Amino acid sequence: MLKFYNTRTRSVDSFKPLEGNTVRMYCCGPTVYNYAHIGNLRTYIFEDLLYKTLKRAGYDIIHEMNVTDVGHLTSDGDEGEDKMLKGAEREHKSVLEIARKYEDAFFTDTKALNIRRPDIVCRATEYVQDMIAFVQKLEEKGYAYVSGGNVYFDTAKFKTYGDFAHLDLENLRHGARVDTDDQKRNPTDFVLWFTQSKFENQILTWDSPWGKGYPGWHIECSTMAMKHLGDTLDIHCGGIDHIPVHHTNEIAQSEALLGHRWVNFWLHGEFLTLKNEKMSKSSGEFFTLSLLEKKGYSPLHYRYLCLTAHYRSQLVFSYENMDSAKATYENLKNKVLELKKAKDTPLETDEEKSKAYLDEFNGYLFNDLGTPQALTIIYAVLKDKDLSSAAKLKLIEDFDTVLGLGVSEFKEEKLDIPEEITALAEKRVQARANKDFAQSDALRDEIASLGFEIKDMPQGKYEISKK
RNA sequence: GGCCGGUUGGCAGAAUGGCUUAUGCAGAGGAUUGCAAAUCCUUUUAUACUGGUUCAAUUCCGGUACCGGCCUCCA
Repeated sequence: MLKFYNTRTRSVDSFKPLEGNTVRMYCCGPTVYNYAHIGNLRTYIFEDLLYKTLKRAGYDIIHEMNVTDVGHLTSDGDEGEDKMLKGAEREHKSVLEIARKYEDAFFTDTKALNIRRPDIVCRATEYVQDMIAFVQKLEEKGYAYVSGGNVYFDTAKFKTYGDFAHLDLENLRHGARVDTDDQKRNPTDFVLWFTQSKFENQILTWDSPWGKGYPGWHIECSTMAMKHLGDTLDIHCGGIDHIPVHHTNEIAQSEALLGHRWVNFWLHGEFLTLKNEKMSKSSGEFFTLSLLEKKGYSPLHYRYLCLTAHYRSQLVFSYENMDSAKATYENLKNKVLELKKAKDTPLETDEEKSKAYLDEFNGYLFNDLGTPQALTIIYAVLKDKDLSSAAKLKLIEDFDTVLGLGVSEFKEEKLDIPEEITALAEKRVQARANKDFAQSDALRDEIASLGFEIKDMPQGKYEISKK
């Protein structure tokens, strides 16, 4: 019934858990040296939709996500500084304080976006002993070697290295953008354990059989996923940028250790892009959720924008698009509020119609998370004349358990209207009754200049709202 | 150089071998209103170019152009 695009097979495949009804899902999490940008957050919105869709289809899910607080912190600057260390120096805090600060910030952002917190959130620094054991096993099996003080994974020993990402190993431009490491046997080899830090003043280090050091980046995901979810995963997700390197390396080390396939379904979220530049933590304009909030958009406006595009399509970010998403979202909110106020009687057609809409909605969603099409069902429901308001509301609230737009929390905003405004409004009612429209308009302008908007209702009534 | 993806209306973004190419935003017209706002109704506008397959292509295949992403920092 469920179908997802699987990067491993490069096709849309029917999904079924490997064992029973439980889905074991691992998602690559944030590196916590700075705030997440909205491109990062798009991926977590995608993973949240995936989780909720699986749940809707009736599965139990164990959802794990890592927090990278060590080991994957090189910058793209010329000198390769430790991002965590740099952040710590900048803010006069310890490395771990920085990690915790941005971890908290990350979960504040995801909560605001209605992203469910994964069942298991694991910090790399708390599993270093397991990583060491993992590397030791790779060494025993002959997949690892020590060179220049660091432990490397020997990609030449893993015959299918690069197949996953369709890498053409002969034609990769090694060192095109990053300094080459001449300690490696093969250009694609990667560090499992560092004792020779590229950085001065490496602060977080642990004792290991190879000397005091710290783990390479890729090892953390394999180690923690195996520790919590066992020898095979149903689903592993992340951003599309992880395909050629991070996930390729995870597969190499995990399958080298296990001797069998590690992950059944690989799902990857496409990038949020900017018109003329790259969305990046380390260059260009840095778009955070709080920046959007400063500009007058709510986190859920952004979530709505993400839903309008399929997760495997690049989505171009612009304020024009944000405005559109915001307008749509606010319209939707008003319509839902009207449904909540409406007191009409149920219709005979309700049940049958509701089921048809539900099936249609699920059909789109279960087909590789077709959120753009699923959204159209909301508007079909709203326009349907053969559905009662109660039935419409019930449907939309049900859709929202996946979409996460906060429908059940939509409330009429109780405004504290200053007496001054109420007085002006009452004065205006009088003016209108006397057909003194010049004064009436002047009063409306005055109310507007004080930041309130007045709408006339039938029978001389009015509504005041904040501008 | 290699790998991956894309090009649909003013904007975003779906879908499809034939039937009016969704939906939202924006625009236009109308209803309503003293005028507005809100709401409701109606509505204009699009498949990059080029060969091929086919009774029929926007859809499938090939080529061209352009765009984006990645090639060991990235979601």
